Amino acid sequence: MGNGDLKGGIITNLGPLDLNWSCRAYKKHQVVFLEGSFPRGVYCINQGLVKIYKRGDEGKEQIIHIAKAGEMVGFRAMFTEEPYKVAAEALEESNICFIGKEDFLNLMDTNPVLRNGIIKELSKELADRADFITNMAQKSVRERLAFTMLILIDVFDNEPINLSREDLANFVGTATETLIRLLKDFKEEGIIEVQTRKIFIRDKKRILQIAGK
Amino acid sequence: MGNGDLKGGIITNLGPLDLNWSCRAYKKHQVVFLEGSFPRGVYCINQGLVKIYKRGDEGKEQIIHIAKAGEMVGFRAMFTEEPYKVAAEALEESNICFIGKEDFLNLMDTNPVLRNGIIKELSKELADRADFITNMAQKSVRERLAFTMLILIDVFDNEPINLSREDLANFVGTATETLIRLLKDFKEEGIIEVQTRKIFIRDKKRILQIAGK
DNA sequence: CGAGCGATTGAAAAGACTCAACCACCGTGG
DNA sequence: CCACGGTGGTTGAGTCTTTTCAATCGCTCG
Repeated sequence: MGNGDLKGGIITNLGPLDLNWSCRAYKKHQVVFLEGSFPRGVYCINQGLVKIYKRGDEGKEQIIHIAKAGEMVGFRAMFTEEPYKVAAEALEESNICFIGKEDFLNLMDTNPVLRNGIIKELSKELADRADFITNMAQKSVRERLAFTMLILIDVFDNEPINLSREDLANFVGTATETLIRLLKDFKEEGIIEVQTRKIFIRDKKRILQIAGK
Repeated sequence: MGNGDLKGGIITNLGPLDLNWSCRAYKKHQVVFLEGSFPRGVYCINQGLVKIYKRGDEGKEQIIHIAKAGEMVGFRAMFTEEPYKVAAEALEESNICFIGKEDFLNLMDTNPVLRNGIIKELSKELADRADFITNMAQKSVRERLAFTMLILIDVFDNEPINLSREDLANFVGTATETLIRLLKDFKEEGIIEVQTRKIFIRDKKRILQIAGK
């Protein structure tokens, strides 16, 4: 659990930030913030993976995004002054830094580079989500699985995909059983290889094809 | 087609903006901007309705949002410096004002109220889209139709909903035929009344129920 | 008044979900 | 070291929703 006093600053996708922060370790499945709670600051992922998700009316999770090292999470609700509409939970051992709301908003006001970076980031995500919505609405589960795998290839940085079947299903937006059946198809088609829960990509070109990219 | 010289300023959801603009009329189905083109500024809807949509791989439209008077559209891509990822088209006779990129970005830099309003707006929309994604992924078409109607009640400001069946289907994310069948169900259940293409809401409480709110 | 497009209906097929059972791996405690 | 229990993963069967395709209807605009 470190603490910085403006020396050097915290490292993010938007460059190093010059402010106070504190870091701590999160265990797998540990909650970063809950849907409905009020934001007290932003979180920057130092190391690890964090799923951002929402619960549907029947309690089923829908994973909206998986954030990796360098990404900041939890700042959107801070701007709206409303409680979190999504939750965040560590998918593996992670190290995450916290920056207080005041500090962050102050820096936003005085640092145009950070500010523009944030605006750009928000805009990019909006475009991504329009894409996501269109996929959800129009594609078959098979196609969505391929699409999701492309995202995960990036998230896991070309390492094997390592998620529970349930998380994977909740990202694709389907039932766990359906997901498993499709994974089997992919396996039989030589697109992936599976070792217990780890998924190795063998034919990315084919995945691109199926995803319709 | 008016032209303003800083007198009074243009009126938006974020308050009046003090800058140069030019307005013009758009006919039904007229394009405001196309997916893939480069943003040259922002559009503010003076009067009318504009659908924001995206085409899926098979060319089917997915409506992401319907913007009404007072809303600004087309500024997200401006921040990312990438081409539009969505398209905008007038759903009815509309009057829309245009503000050049330079002017707008300059004002953003010097006007913290506008800037914070934009950031807040972007954040709100992100939350909305997380909701949208979850609905698409987890709800039945019937539930999604109810959810969509709630949005449209607001868009049409409690006037009857006046959209083509196809647009409605493309907003709900379903086939036109399925949508029509569900409208029939709603009609038989006394939830709505239909006059050619116009839909009158008769039992909003029930719609809320079905949407699961 | 006719053409044409949007709206509607029907029937069949496909896709996905649910439920129930079973399996396999993992860590625990005896 | 092994049996045990539990969780997560997998399979099968049946059902339901939704889509697709084809055909018909009926406004509305020239």
